[in-house]
Amino acid sequence: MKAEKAATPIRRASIGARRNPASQAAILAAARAVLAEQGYAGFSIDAVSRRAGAGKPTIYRWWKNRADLLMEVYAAEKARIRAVPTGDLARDLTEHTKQLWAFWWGTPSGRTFRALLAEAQSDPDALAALREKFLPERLLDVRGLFAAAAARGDIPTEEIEARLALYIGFNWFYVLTDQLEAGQAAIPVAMRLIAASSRS
Amino acid sequence: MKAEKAATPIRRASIGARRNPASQAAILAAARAVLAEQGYAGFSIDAVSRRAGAGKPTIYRWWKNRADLLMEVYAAEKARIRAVPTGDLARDLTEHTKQLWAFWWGTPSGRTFRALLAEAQSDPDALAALREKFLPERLLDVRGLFAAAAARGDIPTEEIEARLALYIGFNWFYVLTDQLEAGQAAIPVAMRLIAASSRS
DNA sequence: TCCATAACGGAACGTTCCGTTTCGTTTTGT
DNA sequence: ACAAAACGAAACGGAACGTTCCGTTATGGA
Repeated sequence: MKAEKAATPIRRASIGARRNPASQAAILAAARAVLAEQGYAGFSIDAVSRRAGAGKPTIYRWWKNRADLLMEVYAAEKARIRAVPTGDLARDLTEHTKQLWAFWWGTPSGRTFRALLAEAQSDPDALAALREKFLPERLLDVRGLFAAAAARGDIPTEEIEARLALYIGFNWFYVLTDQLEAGQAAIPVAMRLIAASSRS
Repeated sequence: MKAEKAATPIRRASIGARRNPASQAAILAAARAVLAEQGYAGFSIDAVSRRAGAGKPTIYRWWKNRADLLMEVYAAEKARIRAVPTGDLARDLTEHTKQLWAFWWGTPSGRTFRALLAEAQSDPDALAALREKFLPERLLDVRGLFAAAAARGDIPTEEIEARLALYIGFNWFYVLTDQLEAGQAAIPVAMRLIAASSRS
């Protein structure tokens, strides 16, 4: 049943009294493959270990726990989606969102991200790392879009946090319910609302 | 270490050839207590079983798996937050959100909900149940707020789905990152944007 | 050149958990 | 009186986590 794609059981011997970067790379690639094929349910350290042809102690030499590995898997996938402000916040957000969803949908990243969020719900350390390190880093770009709009006077500076939360949550809802395909039509509408000027 | 609060190890004997509703109630209460005290990390069927003084087979006689139990725990806690439209969508949403957050914060419900969402990420059946049964039921009220606003002509009917997604995601973001306290200030701003008329 | 050092893969460990099975007991309904 | 079914308890098989041990491999300092 679990074919396990015995594709790459290539083992790497010790290269002496120092850690082998090839092992790290192989583990990262194996983790990505397991997540892509099995999803979060099938993502286990044992499975990654088997797939990578690496011992579990080697995994724990590079990452302190499963959440740590998950975060680096995502980081390695990130494909650096660039968000460059054009002067129209709604259009910038729409474009960025489409890119993000395509990234989540077309790569293992969506599954990785969902796994990350799930893991954080049962591991306080993982949640703290997510909130204080992972998310801020990941949101630099889109935060920049809002900042640029505020600098233009299109939106009030003090509303950036609320609008950013709306933006993040919107994406989370669709990825966590596995509706990235069906929900596409909602993107332009939602982004127009998030980017609306505060004139009432 | 795990004090386990041996408070209520009251066992219930068989009452004959039919299931004992007292067992169901005891299990539900135990599940709620375990979630409240240990969070998702400590929520195990074994822990619930011990806490309830019930055998695991009894649990599985009433619920088909852990996700099923989680959903009923949340349903039992729901406290039926009523949302009655007053004619001002932004105000209605703000009020409803404050109630929801207070509910999540002041009861074990927030933790239960987070556990539910996490569980759905590793169990396809749970995700399907969440998306097609749990969420629609839970969103009847707030969907009614949007429908009423659309009936008044305040928002376009075809934008209900996108605005609802914004609303849901906004709440999910704060509960999943455990920021229900710090995020309160963003509520009125976000709700005004979600409820904005479509005049540009 | 020797050799302590440390990483390597692999195997096994102890623990925890899920969901199931087995067992003896208790009570019902027939 | 007795079959039926639920009860709590215990144990099971399987999987997973994170750790420990093993024999092997190669480095780099003395």
